[in-house]
Amino acid sequence: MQQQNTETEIKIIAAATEIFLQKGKDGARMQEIANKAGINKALLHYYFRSKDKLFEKVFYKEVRTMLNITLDSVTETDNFEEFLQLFISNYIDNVALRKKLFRFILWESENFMENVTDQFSQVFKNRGFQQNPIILKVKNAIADGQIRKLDPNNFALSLISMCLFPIVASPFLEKIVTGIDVDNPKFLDKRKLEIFNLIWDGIKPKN
Amino acid sequence: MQQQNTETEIKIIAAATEIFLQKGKDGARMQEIANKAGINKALLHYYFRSKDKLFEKVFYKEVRTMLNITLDSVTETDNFEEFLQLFISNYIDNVALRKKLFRFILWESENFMENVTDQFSQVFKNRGFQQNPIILKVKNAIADGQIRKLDPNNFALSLISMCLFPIVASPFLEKIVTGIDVDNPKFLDKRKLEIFNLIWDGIKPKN
DNA sequence: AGCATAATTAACCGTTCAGTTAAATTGGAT
DNA sequence: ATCCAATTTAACTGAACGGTTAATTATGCT
Repeated sequence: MQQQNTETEIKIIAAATEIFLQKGKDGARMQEIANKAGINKALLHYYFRSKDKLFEKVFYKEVRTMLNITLDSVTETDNFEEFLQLFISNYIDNVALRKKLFRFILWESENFMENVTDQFSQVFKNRGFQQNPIILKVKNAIADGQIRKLDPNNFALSLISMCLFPIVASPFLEKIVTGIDVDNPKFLDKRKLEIFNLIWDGIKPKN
Repeated sequence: MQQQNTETEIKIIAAATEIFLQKGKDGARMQEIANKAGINKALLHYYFRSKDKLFEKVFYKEVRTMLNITLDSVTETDNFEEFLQLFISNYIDNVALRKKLFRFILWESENFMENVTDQFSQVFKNRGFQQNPIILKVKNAIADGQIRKLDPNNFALSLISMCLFPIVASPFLEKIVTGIDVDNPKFLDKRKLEIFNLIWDGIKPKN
């Protein structure tokens, strides 16, 4: 009677996701996934023919999750200053809850990029977006005169980089830059403020 | 007669580095490393007892390389505006030549962080640095009144993030944000300019 | 030349892994 | 109750892998 979303299937995907995110495709073991799902290894192959197929399911699902997290962080306001503050705050919170996800995708995406574009258009279609809403906001804010003229793509890159990278690279950065603690809300709050101030005011001293 | 830096040893490390960076520790195969080095698999174990030992050698070497690249990008000028322009330019160029390196460290650092602090202090000691020179520059610039007061650690994080992340994540970002092409010098030049302008001036419209 | 040691290789070993098989169990439809 | 397909399991298989062994060749020292 199994067609989709059996309880077992859900348990398998959950277990596989956890292990793939931690160990990557090559480091993951089918036996370990089966154990974590509380089933026999043969059942994995009954539901998902092979490790490759199971991995692709998980990987593409996580790619959609990642994009959804990003889009979830965009709020509906025409005040760009407010939009910026909220996006930074939401995005940092969302990413901090999903550190492993971004590290995983960054690693595995080198070898599994073919169908990623499809996943993206699927998410965009589901949410009724015609284009990247962040870049749209930036373009509108420029047209409104709310912000100076700049390249929207590069701006979006910078914004995402500043929110995402310190969290994803935290295991490493903690060893160089003191005071990084991405599990501490105080650190995250300060980080949000500093990002916003940097973007909004730059660093030139007030005259 | 072998003690260190035999030609063979160098060939092995070079081959191992290439394969570990591409496939990670779990995805790499000792046989493949041996083939690429043009030697027999048993010779790998003769020089480096195990895959673990070989991997650690490579990993820690790459960690030092990464830090050296970052420090190489710092120039000796007391003009902070100039320092900033040069650092952004140098760092982006250096990272663009080493995309794989940062992706690799980001991935593997989850499981091999114990000795990383040692690698860092070793590099700092070799170069005669007492502290992170980027943060030192920022502190001095604030003291000089060259830039407004801000948190040096967060500033350094933002700076590094904006230079590093778009390049490391480019295989992925190319699928969302149009116009990304990290192998195209024109893209990199524009990116450098946009990062500098964002940091320096912020985004508020001129009044 | 002769000897000790370093370097190199082919063949092999034990283990682990993804994937298979065939049998047992369950549960709904008739 | 019986039948049939869906589900679940233990046991197995063959290949790939990391690592070892033992024998061979190269190198330098006296």
